[in-house]
Amino acid sequence: MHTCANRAGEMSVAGNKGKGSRVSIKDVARAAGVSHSTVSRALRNSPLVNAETAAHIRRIAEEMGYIPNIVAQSLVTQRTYTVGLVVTTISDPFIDQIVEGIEDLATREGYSVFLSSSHADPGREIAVVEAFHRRRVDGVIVLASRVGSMYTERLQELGVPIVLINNQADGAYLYSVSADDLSGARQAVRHLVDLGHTCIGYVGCHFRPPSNRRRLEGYRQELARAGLPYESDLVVHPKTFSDVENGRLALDALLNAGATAAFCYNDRMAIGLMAEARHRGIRVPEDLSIVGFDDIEASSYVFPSLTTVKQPRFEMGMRAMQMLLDLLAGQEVDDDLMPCELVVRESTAPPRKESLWQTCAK
Amino acid sequence: MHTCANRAGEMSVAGNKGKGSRVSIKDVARAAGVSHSTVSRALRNSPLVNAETAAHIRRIAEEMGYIPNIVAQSLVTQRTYTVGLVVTTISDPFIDQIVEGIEDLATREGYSVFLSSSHADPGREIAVVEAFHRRRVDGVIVLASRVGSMYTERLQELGVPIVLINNQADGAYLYSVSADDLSGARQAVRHLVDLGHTCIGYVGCHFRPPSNRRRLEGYRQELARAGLPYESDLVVHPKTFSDVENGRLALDALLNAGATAAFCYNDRMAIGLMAEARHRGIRVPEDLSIVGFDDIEASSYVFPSLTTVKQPRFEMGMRAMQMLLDLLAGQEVDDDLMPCELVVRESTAPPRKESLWQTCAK
DNA sequence: GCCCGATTTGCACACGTGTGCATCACCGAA
DNA sequence: TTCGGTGATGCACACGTGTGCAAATCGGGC
Repeated sequence: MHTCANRAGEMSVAGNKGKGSRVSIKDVARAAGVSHSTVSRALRNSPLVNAETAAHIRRIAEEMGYIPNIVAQSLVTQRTYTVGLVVTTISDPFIDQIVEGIEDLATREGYSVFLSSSHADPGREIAVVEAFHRRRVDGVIVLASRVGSMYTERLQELGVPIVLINNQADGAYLYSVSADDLSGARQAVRHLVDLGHTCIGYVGCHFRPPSNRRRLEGYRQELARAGLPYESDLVVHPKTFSDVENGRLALDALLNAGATAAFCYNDRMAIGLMAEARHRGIRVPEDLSIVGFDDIEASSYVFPSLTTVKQPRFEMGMRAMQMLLDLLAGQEVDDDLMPCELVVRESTAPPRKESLWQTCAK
Repeated sequence: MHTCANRAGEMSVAGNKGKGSRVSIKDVARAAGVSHSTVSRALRNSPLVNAETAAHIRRIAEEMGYIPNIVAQSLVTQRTYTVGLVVTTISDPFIDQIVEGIEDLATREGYSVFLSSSHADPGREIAVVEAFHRRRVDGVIVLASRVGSMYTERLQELGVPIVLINNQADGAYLYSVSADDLSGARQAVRHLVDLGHTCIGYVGCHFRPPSNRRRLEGYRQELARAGLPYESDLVVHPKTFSDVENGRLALDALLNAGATAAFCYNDRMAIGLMAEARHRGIRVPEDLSIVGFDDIEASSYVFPSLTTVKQPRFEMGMRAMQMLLDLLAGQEVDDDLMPCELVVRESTAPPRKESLWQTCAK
């Protein structure tokens, strides 16, 4: 059957419409009356070939609609110019811009990216790593919220550089770029403190331990700085798999603890919390101020619009890709911590007067 | 330099940790004391090799951590088992589930997907097609809202099957799966009619002509069915590049035309319209009912939650991929029209009493 | 004992490209 | 004229895998 394709290739000197121009370097060589080596060199701008010969060859190649076959190139150069990108799920409003940043730089540098989702399922994680291995990707970027130790171990067996986003981990081939959770959390809480809140809750995420720990730590540090006590019942970690749902579930605990404000692990939780508050007739921000994290698109058009901590997601994606490129070029790289920035919108306000008289429930 | 890699390959019989198991079929052959052909056949479960020999070879391959090199396989089989996926932008809440559906089926069938975004920029579109061509993808799925004629022409030159999502077009290699815009729009408008609205606006999208035309047609048909007149000033097409912004901009025209309800081209427009209405003190749904299209995640947690037309996005993605698989298997396929379903939430209600006395502004 | 068929294996080539090395032509200098 | 040098080109092999065909082996029937 592919003998046919061959024929098509030979005929394509006449016309290369229809069948996807199966013109090879040899066809060009024949047409130009030179060897395929010379064509190869001419197309790669090698100084070894005569300038006009090269120009001539390039013109012929152009006319014949020659398009290099990266597959064949990869076989000899041992480089596929592809990177594998693993995400937990594509349906996460948080990742869009990161992926965009990665893809943008990758494309510009002649790389293509394989997108796969793991769904935090060990079986699929293994399958993804296998696929990347079989395809001989040059590097891998992991944008999964959860990275089990077995997983990283398997990843390292690939023998290619790996960049983790928002997921520090140890390992010879593991590098990372992450948002500065600590500083971001501190900015969020400080904002609430500055507004006059003294009873501030934290709605954490049970399934992203590393970053959750750092954001919680930022919350503690800022409370301490303000001279406010750390009350453990103001900190809740709902354990559903849905962020929005977890936000909803957190409301009761917060109210019982007397919170007038809450800092949430991410925007979707904040939005869930906000929805539940409205449902119960609790006004945001009058009765409860809410701050999120991430600055996903929806946070700007929910009502009230959400005060949140913006992660430079596009830049983080680009940075991760750049790190991979550097590693592939044999350079040394350092892990990267990207700055976050508070975005003040409508979901935060000073506590109501009466709450000045009241301390936390306890 | 890659001679080094070779060495590593030969040493890896001892231990394949660290360097990504550069074990080739030849290494396995040597270890098993057979020719590489036999190994190749054994691994592909060819009936041509002796059963126990095959078992033995497979065990050795397993032990040595052999992982087939798809790149090399592709070169001879003329199949890369990759598909190219073009989207306009990844940062579109509409596409997430579609991509997920595509990726899900693709992975299950041993395919990997290259993700690229065109940003509706001709230059990048060309670059994407080029990249797919160089990589010799087996097929392409286009999830771009805008598909220029020049673009499709270039795509067809790839000589591989192409499946368009939500974008019918003519061409030998062009197939499509799309949501049933007409029926969806009719359901939306009928819902408003059933609630008692007689002055219903349409907020269209200037940049997606084909689907916009169909949704507008659905709107017209349903008005006609209800015996309501088609008033051209109830139909607006803002021309910003932001959907949300376009929704905002539409409000004035709708109010001037006396609309008590509006059907929007998509959810983001609906959300923009809703935000602007709130900003102006116009209550939704009491003063203005709003219906969107798509059922993006945010539509369920904005306030009020959005009544909308749900597209079976995950299924559409899977269907598109399945179509590609069928085409690659040489089967004939028919274009597919997926049913949409109305999801009633809080953004729609009967018009207020007084509007019963009032007809459209005109 | 010989031959034929069936089963199993290996040889050799192909896929499309890159590159070390030898070859060749040409030119200037001795 | 001869020689060495330089620039341009082609030959041949490599990358890792699949496969047609020939060869080898084995078993059984005459």
